[in-house]
Amino acid sequence: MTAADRVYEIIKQRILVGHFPPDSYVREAAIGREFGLSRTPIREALRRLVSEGWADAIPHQGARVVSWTQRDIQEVFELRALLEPHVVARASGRITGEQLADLMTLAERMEEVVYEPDEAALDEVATLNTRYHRCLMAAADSPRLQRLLDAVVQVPVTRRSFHQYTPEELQRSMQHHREIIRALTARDSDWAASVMRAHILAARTAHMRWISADRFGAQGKSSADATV
Amino acid sequence: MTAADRVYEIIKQRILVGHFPPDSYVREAAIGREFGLSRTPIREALRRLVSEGWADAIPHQGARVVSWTQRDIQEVFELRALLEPHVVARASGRITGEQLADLMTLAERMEEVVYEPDEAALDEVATLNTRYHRCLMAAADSPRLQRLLDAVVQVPVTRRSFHQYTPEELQRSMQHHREIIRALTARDSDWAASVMRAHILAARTAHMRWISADRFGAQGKSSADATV
DNA sequence: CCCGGGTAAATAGTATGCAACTTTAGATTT
DNA sequence: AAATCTAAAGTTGCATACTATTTACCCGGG
Repeated sequence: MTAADRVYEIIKQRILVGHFPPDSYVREAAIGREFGLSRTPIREALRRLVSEGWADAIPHQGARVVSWTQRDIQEVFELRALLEPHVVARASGRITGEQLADLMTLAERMEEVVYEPDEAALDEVATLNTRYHRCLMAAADSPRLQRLLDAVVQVPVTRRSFHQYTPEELQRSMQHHREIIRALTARDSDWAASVMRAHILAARTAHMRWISADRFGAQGKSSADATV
Repeated sequence: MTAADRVYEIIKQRILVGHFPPDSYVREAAIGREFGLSRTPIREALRRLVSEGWADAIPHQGARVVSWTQRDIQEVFELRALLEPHVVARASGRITGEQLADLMTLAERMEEVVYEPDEAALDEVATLNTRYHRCLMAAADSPRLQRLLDAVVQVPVTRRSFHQYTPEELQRSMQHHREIIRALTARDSDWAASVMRAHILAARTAHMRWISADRFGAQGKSSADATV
């Protein structure tokens, strides 16, 4: 693994975590000094982040971290609602018994920790949930589809979702996971796809409620382009 | 526009045209000598091409042009059949009268040249067709959806398609263009999406026939991973 | 006090040189 | 003769240095 690859991962994490806030610039020289590297590998990492949509490259000015508007998140959920049902539909004809068992394990572990009230538990649910979805992608066995979803989802959204779920929504989400496994076991692509679509649209509802209620209602900022 | 941007365009064109054949390596130093540039901007262009799926980066070895298998093309049509109907469905609620007029102009010009027997005419149809689809994308007004489709379609497929159409298929394709415009005028998203899906699936059929019949039938090469 | 121009500082874009890695060809050993 | 080790050539990965562009600040004029 090259230095540029490592720097890529680090900067990506920092953008995710908020260390590099939206609309801020990531300076090549500063990162280079920090890690004892020259600008060259940092530059390479930044260009990669730009091409994957984490930042915008402004000529002779640098890489500016993208700011997510409410509209962007609408788009993400809309595209996930389109793509992820397709994932499980493909998976229904290809998934192996082993993969089904893995999914079941993940679903059970999520249910074990989901009702613990602390935030760390919810973070673990988020991690398990990501693994669940990636397992489905693996079963779908379509590299391009994987690339597209990776390009779309970008996790800053997913990560926060669970923290806003009501207990009812959490329970429903866990139900969905089990139901999808059932549908896949039955090799019923329509069933699986329909549940997945419901799963995504439910997540969208929770997320939209979070945005409109908690964050921008009282700030007088136009919610149409409020950053999240 | 920087030197790296120009080099990016040039190498992309060369890959498209076949000047850099699949599985061959694009050497940084060679391109640099040719254009009187150092390896740095060439390197940047190559990494961009890699991240957009035109080549694979093999560490310490270079950028290898991707080879398209029949399975890859299946995937592309499958994803287009999913995404492009969504494009027109979105467009149906947003498209302006001006955009509808542009689409009609493009459809008419395609019909004018489509029956001329020479190959150059078919190339112009392909160009117009690309503009037609891009106009729909603009009307759909979803930057992320645009990014996804750009990542998927990559034109080497589309370009060759028309050359394999039978007269009947060409006529049907032109019909589709008109019917989509009609559906959009009527603001009927389901109608528009259905026609578009048919449009893509028809293209897939023609393309699959081309691959299985013309190119790999008599060569004893496994058609499952034959490069195109 | 505000506005425009010019200069300096900061930053990205590119060139060059060196280091590390991979591959290949040849020599050596079994 | 086959396999393995070795060395050399070629290529990428990274560091350093230079250039070009942009930006910010200061200064003078309105």
